Amino acid sequence: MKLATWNVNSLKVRLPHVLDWLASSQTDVLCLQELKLEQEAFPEAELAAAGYGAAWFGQKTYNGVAILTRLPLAPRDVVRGMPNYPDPQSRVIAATVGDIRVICAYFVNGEAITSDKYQYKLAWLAAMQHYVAGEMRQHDGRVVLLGDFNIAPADSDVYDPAAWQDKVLCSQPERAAFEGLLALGLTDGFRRFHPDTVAYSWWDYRAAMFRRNLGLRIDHILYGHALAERVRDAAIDTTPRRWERPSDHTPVWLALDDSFST
DNA sequence: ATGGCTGCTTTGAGCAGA
Repeated sequence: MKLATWNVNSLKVRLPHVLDWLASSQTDVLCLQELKLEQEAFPEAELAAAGYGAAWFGQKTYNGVAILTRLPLAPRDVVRGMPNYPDPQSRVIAATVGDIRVICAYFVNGEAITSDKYQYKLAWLAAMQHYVAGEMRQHDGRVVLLGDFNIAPADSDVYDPAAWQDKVLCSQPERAAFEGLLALGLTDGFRRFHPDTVAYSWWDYRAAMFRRNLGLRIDHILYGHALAERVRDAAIDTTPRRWERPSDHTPVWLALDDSFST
């Protein structure tokens, strides 16, 4: 079973890329962020025709998240948003797929550490910590938390650590929040298989940042301790970032043994 | 580099992203 996350920066624009990547990557569960679609505008029929079921949480203009599952897999017990944190922004959707609780999240950006949006980010991160703690208990550690975290966990995840030091996405409180999630019994899937590899999941559209490979690793897949024995591989696939009119993010994936019932 | 680029918006220049 292969799970992946991808911030598509408008599903309306990127649907052809999503369909192409689903076909070429053979992904079973694809979590999307930044749909930028109202709930009613989700391309359910096009995805069904490609063999994927979906649960989604849309919003006009910004945000929006979705969980796509390769049929006959289907999202069950879908929860939109964090029940402990009323939020007008559609940033979180959770569903059970097979025997795994999948939590797809578009973490707050924060803009700058002096911004009110940064305070919103810190409050949102605290709510996420409590929410995931509860999901880990309720699902006995069979949890995958994946999405655009808008946090570069370490300096090795940043193309220019000196320039980014104490900036948003790299600040100590944000990195502490990331460590707090790991402390719940979660592991960074990419780092588990590539402890020393410098790799990025996002590159600014401007200044030829992708061509020069100047990016950040801010999209992550964390898996719960109960899944540790089943995890087989993880990677960042930079292929779609080379396609015409790409998202500024590229997919990150995790492969697990299929050995489950239900 | 106080930028760059892209997508969105009751179509326009401004917001947001990271």
